[in-house]
Amino acid sequence: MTINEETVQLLKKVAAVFRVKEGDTFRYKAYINASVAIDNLTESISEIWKRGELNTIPGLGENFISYLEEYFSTGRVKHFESQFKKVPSGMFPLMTIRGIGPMTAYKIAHKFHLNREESAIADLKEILISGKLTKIAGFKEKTIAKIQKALAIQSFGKGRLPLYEALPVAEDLLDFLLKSPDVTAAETLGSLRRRLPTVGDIDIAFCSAQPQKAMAYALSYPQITAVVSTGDKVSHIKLNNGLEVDLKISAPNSWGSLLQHYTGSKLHNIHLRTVAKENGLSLSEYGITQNKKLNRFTTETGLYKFLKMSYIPPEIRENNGEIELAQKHQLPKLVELSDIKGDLHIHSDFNYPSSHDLGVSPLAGLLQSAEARGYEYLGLSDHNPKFAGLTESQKLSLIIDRKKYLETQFRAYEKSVKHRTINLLVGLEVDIRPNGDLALSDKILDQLDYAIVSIHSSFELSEEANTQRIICALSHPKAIILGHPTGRVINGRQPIAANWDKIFTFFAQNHKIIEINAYPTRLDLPDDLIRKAISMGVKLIINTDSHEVSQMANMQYGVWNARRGYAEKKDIVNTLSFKDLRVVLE
DNA sequence: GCCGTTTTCGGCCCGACTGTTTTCAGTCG
Repeated sequence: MTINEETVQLLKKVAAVFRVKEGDTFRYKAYINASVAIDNLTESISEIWKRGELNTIPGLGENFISYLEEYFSTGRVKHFESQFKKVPSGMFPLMTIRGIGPMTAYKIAHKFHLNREESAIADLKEILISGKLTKIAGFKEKTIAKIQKALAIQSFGKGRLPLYEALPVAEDLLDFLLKSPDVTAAETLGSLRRRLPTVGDIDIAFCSAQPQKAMAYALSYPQITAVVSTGDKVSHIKLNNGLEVDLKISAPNSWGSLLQHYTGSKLHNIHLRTVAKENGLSLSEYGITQNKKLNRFTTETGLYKFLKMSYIPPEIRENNGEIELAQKHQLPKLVELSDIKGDLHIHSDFNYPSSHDLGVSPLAGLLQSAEARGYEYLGLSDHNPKFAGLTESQKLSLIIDRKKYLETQFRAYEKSVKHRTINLLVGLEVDIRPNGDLALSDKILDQLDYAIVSIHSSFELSEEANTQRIICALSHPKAIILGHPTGRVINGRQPIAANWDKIFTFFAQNHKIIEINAYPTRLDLPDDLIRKAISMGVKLIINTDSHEVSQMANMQYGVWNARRGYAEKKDIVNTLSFKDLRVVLE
C-alpha cells in the first residue's frame, strides 16, 4: 500500500468513528473530503509534507496538517488512536462492502463483538449463515439479502482500470449509440471524461428527445451480456469483457447539466454548488434554481456562464483552484492535440545489440504516420547500445551505422513522396547510470542531434541520490531531455524518490526539458508535477515512446495528461516549428 | 473537521435510491 492509500484509509476510519460515536456528519464529511483530496493526488503526500506544502491541498486545514505531521514523523496519531478505542475495529473492513456504511458496519461489529480487522469479513459471512443478523433491530430480509449479494460481488476484488483499457471500450459503445437517429449526443463521464490515468468505472451519458426508444436501442448493444438494472434515466449493464457500465440518459434541454453533474469531480461539484449557494442559487443535475425557477442548460458552457465563470475543461475539474481561476476568467488555454508538431521519442527498427527493447516499424511507416498527423518533424531515439560486452569503438561504429541506415531510408522515403513536409532528427535514448553518468561517451554523443536521458535501473535509490543523479546526467551539454522522469508504471511501479523542486530549479536555469511520456502505462510526468514544473518555468515535451507505428496515436494520452497539469501550448516545446525546435535542442 | 469580499462563528452540495418506515436514515455518486 502506498503512503497515500494508507493515509486515505486512516482518515476514512477516523471519519467513521466521528459519524457513529458523535453523530457529527460535518466532521465526518471534513475527514472524507480530506481523504478524497489525498486520494486524488498523484504525488506522494509525504513528499508534499516534506516540502511544507500540505496547506496547498484544499480541505487540509491547521488540524489535519498537524495530524499528518505527527503521522509521517512518528508513524502514529495519538488523537486518532484515542478515537479508535471507542469502536470495535472489526467495523472498518465491513465498510468496504458496497451498501455498508459507517452506521451499518458499527451496528454489526458492536452486536457481534467483531474486534479484529483481519477476520471481520469472514466473521460476517459466518453470522450470515447462522441467520443471527436478524437480531439487530431494523435488519430484515431485504437488508440481509443486499449484504449477501454485495459480499458475493466483493470477492471479485476489482481495482481501478487503466484509462487505455477503459477508453476503447467506452468509445466503441459511444460509436454504437451515435448510430441511432434518436441519439443526438453521447459522452463519457466521471474520471474517464476527466482522463485520469486510471478510472473507477465506466459511465456513459447520451442525449435524446425520445428517451425510451433511445434506451431500448442502447440495450440492444451487441456486447451486452447482462442488463443488471434498467430505468427511465439510468441503466446498468454488463459487457462480455466483464466490465460494467452505467448508462445515463438526458433530454436535450438539460444535457449540459447532466454532463457537468456526472463528470465531477465530487470535490469540484461540492465547491461549485457552494459558490452557487452563496449567490442564492441551487445547483443540481437538472439545472440551476433561482427564485424557485429552474434554469436548464443544453451546454456546460452555458451552465458555467450562468455562474459567471469561464468554461472549465473536464481535465482540470479537480477542485485545485480551477473554480477561482474561472471566476476571474484567468484559466489557462490548455494545449491541444492539434498544437503538436512532432514526436521525438520513437524507436526505429534498426537491429543492433541494444540495452533495452528495439522498435519494430520501418522508418517509412513512421514518417508516413507523422505526416498524416500533420507533424513537421520526427525524432528517432533508440536505446543506447548495451553497456557491457562492447568496446568503445564497437559502440561508435554501431551508432554511425544506425545513422547511415536511417538517413538512407529517409532519402528513399523522400523520393517516394511528392512533397516531403516531415523533417528527421537522429537522437538516442541514453541510460542514466546509478552514479549519474551517461551510458555513452562524449565522442559518441557528438554524433547525435539530441539525447533523451532516462533512468532504466536502480529505481530504489534515495531521494538525494536520485536528485543528484538526474542533475548530474542533465549537466551534460548533449543531454537535453529527461525521459519518463519518475519511472512510474500505472498499477505497476511507484515513482522514484526525488527532490523535484531542486530538479525543476536546475532545469529552468539550464534550459533543460522534461518529458511527458504519453505511453499509456506511464503518463509520466504525473499531472501535479507537470503543474509544478510549469509554475517554476520549466519547458516540457510530449513524446509517445513508440516502439511500433500504431503507438504514435498515444500522443493524445500525453496531451490529456499535460492538460490535467494545466499545460499551455507555450509550455510544450514540440508545439514549436522545426526551425524554433532546433534552437531549443542546441 | 474546513472555511471566509456577510471572516474567527456558524454555516457546511444535491438528489436518487433503498429499506424501513408513518416522515426518515443510511448510502452512494
